[in-house]
Amino acid sequence: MDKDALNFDPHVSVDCVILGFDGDSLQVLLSRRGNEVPEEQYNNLKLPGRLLHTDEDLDEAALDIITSVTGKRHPLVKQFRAYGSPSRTSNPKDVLWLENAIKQKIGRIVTISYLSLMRITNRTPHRKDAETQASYPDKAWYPVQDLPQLAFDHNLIIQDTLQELYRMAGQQPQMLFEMMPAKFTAAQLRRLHEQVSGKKIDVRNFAKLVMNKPYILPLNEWEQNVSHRAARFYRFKP
Amino acid sequence: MDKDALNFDPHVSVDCVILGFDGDSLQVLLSRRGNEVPEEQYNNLKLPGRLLHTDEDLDEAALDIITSVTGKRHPLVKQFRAYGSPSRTSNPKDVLWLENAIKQKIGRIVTISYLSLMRITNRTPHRKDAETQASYPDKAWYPVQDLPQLAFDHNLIIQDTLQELYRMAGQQPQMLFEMMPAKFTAAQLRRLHEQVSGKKIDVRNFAKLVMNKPYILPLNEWEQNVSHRAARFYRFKP
DNA sequence: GCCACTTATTGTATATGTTACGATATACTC
DNA sequence: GAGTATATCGTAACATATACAATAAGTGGC
Repeated sequence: MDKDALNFDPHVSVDCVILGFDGDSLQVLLSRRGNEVPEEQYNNLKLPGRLLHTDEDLDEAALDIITSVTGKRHPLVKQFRAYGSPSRTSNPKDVLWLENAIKQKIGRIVTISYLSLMRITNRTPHRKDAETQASYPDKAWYPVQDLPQLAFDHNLIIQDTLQELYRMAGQQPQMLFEMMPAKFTAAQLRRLHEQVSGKKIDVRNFAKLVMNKPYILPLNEWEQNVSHRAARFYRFKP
Repeated sequence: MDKDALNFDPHVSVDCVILGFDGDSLQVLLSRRGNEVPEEQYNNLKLPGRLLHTDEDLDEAALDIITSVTGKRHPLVKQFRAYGSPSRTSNPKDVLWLENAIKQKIGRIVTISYLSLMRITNRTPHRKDAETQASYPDKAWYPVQDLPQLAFDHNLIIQDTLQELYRMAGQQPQMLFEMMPAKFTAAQLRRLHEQVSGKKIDVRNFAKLVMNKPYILPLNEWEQNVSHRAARFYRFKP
């Protein structure tokens, strides 16, 4: 180990890709950067995250970030991968924000990204709130298929994470229930599977292969006030 | 972001789990720690790795480490995961070595671990060399099933990596050829699959499912000087 | 009441992949 | 050439994945 290497300590941060499902499409929770400089001067949306604290494990940091942003106490988190390209903090807009926010010359940040799946509830912020109201000015859900340019390499991180989600869901489909409401219809769950896999799923095969798994319980409740045959509700039994 | 967090910069290192296959069992390439203090005073085997250099991407560092340890020019590498527990560098033996090797108080090291698959050749070091000769005193292959206690949390990292290998090989069995010799028999390849999956594989099903894939070419060569029917050699066609 | 329209729900046949299992071939040893 | 050890090949049962169509239940218009 040479001396050059030893004297070099990059910053280490943890960023969280928090995914939710609104019944129609996958959403990712993004936060706005602070208001130290006019918003026009930089891309003002980013993944929730922060630098690592002293004596804090990586998983701890991810849990803390997610809990503080969403309020959820024991979220499902999974470390995904590290991003450490020297150029990832070189965008002038990002440099400007970093210097304003951190009041310090930032050379380089190695970030550890985490994946978390989350149910979108009334308590979690909505995009409309972020755009039109003052209630949740700092964070909101955005559809993953139609994202603006984000800070740093956060667009790339989200894309990579979606691939990872696809891979994981193929092995453990049950994890997708983290994103589902407590009561859901077969069509909603199928739509989520389609969103994650990116493929159309046959309705009948889905009923056979998924809906009659032992961990999916049909309820004696049906949709109401719909202009067609009401769909049955189901719930997940762990 | 609070001030406490900003003033804290852990060291960042890259560690590589380099796996090979000797025809019988999986092997991992380990390096000996330097001789600054008597060997008895600390666990003297560790994964090859070092602190991150300035302006060096994580992948670059992994490639450089692997090339410098094995001589292989363009190794297959895959980032696996980051380890950042504050306690991972707290073992007194490890602290002793760090302070001797780095001449600096080490608070904490976040490490990014990489997986690499490699063919074991005559040019790469062997365990016997490491134990009995002076030719390769600093590195050698060790069977993954029978490892001594390693530095830091490197035992844990290797275990996690083996699970990852199992997962990846299930999706892309072709990657296992990175570990195979240029010419191999069906039994050798089967043995590797068994080692990775941890399960017995039926000989006949293996011949059907694997050996007649389009990327496995039978050669007109057979084993020699064996006390039983000679096995055919095959080679991998990318 | 009847029809048009929308979405929900269910079954069957076929193809494909996986597992289980036995027989024969080849080379060496004694 | 009998015994032994490994290599190589095939087939039936079983499980899984895919393709595909008809019926049920609700709404709204006439």
